[in-house]
Amino acid sequence: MTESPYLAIKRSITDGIAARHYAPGQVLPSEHELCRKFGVARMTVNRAMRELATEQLVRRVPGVGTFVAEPVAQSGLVELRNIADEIAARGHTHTARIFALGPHAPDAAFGGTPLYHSAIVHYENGDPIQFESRLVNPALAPDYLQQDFTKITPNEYLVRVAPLQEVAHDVQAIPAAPPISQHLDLSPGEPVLLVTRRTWSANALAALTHLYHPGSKFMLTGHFNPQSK
Amino acid sequence: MTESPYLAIKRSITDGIAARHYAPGQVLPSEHELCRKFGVARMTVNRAMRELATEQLVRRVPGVGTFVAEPVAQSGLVELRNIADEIAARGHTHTARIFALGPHAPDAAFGGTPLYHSAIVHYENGDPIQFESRLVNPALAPDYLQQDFTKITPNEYLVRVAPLQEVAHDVQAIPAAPPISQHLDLSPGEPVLLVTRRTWSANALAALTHLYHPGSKFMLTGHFNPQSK
DNA sequence: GAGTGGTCTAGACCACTCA
DNA sequence: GAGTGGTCTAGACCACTCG
Repeated sequence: MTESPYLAIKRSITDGIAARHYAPGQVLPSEHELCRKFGVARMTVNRAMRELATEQLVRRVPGVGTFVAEPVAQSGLVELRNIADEIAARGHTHTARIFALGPHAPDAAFGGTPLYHSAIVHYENGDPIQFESRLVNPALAPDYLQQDFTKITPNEYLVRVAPLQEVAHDVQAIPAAPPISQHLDLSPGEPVLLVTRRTWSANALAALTHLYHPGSKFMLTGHFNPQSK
Repeated sequence: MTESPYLAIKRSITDGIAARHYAPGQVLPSEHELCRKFGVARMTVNRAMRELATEQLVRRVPGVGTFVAEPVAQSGLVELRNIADEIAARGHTHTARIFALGPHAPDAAFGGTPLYHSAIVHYENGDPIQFESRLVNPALAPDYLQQDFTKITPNEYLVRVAPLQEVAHDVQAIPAAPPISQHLDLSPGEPVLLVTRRTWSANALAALTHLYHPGSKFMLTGHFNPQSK
């Protein structure tokens, strides 16, 4: 089964952006060019590009052209925050230790395909601040297992290779239990802030992530400025 | 200047939903019917309905039809949701008990003026689900102490009298301690999800709110779908 | 088989920008 | 004036559901 043309066009653009073949601000091929390149009607190209625009991956200017969007800083708890950047912003030192990185059995949430899994503890000035356990869709990040996640966080890597389409969060307070209590240097039962995050890219579930934080040392912050609606 | 056809179609549907002319779950006119009604091509109707689907206002089932979406309880870290509405959306019963309502000593965060204070426990089907302690700026809500907060939540009242300008959140996991453990029916030390919320209105801090939730029974969820408007 | 939505075509007219 | 995106048309074929 082959992808429908408008999806193929979207993918070709998102792949080009992810691969830095198209840089932020750069002009993309016009609709007319894409028609020729893919051998389709302009309405088909138009739909693909219009959807990319509503997903804020590109910016369209009538009479001028279509451009790769500058990466936007979304506010607050919705933002996909990079733990390493956050720690650096506080003037502290980030280190990471990898506890697992390899294939993983299929999970129903991903539709039963084999997965990748990583388990990493992040430290701020040597103190454990986050234990992240992540299931990743290999189709969207085939080289996931080859990365050095002490140098680039999984989050940073995934944002780069799989442009973000949609995010959902759950936040809970749960009691610490092994092995998480050990990884975070907590006594069993101490409060842990658990953020469960699902991210979608290219119309598929890209990653299912569990982020565990010591309740005493970690705080999620969010800021919201109502402009739309 | 007149609205473009596909926008007119969208508006006619959204108006119908807002006016309860179309109820949740109800089937909407088919694309073919809408073509006749508006005198346009099906592609035009299709675009309108497809956009409503991505906005989650309608749900489309191939081969069956298009239906008004059930109201989604995608409560937000970003949205200011009303706890009573959230509980109602789950089909449960909300009740509230007031533990304090009166003047409060000045707080540095508000610039040293006298304040109002309220402390309320919210119950879902009789189970305590949130303890809210709120400091309010009297300048922005002078009649705060005269409200019956078993009938209208402080949040709802404040949104009404002081249009929201800006919101900031902190989220933490902390151990329960008296009196909060008692209000939430928890053992001391059990995890509590604490949301600290600051809201601004008319360029002034309007309220400083602490929302405590039993970690085991409460979950914050957030959903982010990059699309404008 | 009749009806639905999903997708596509090969044109078209428009308002706009830029050189 | 040449090029861009925004929108629309009047058809079409498909996979699907339901009675």
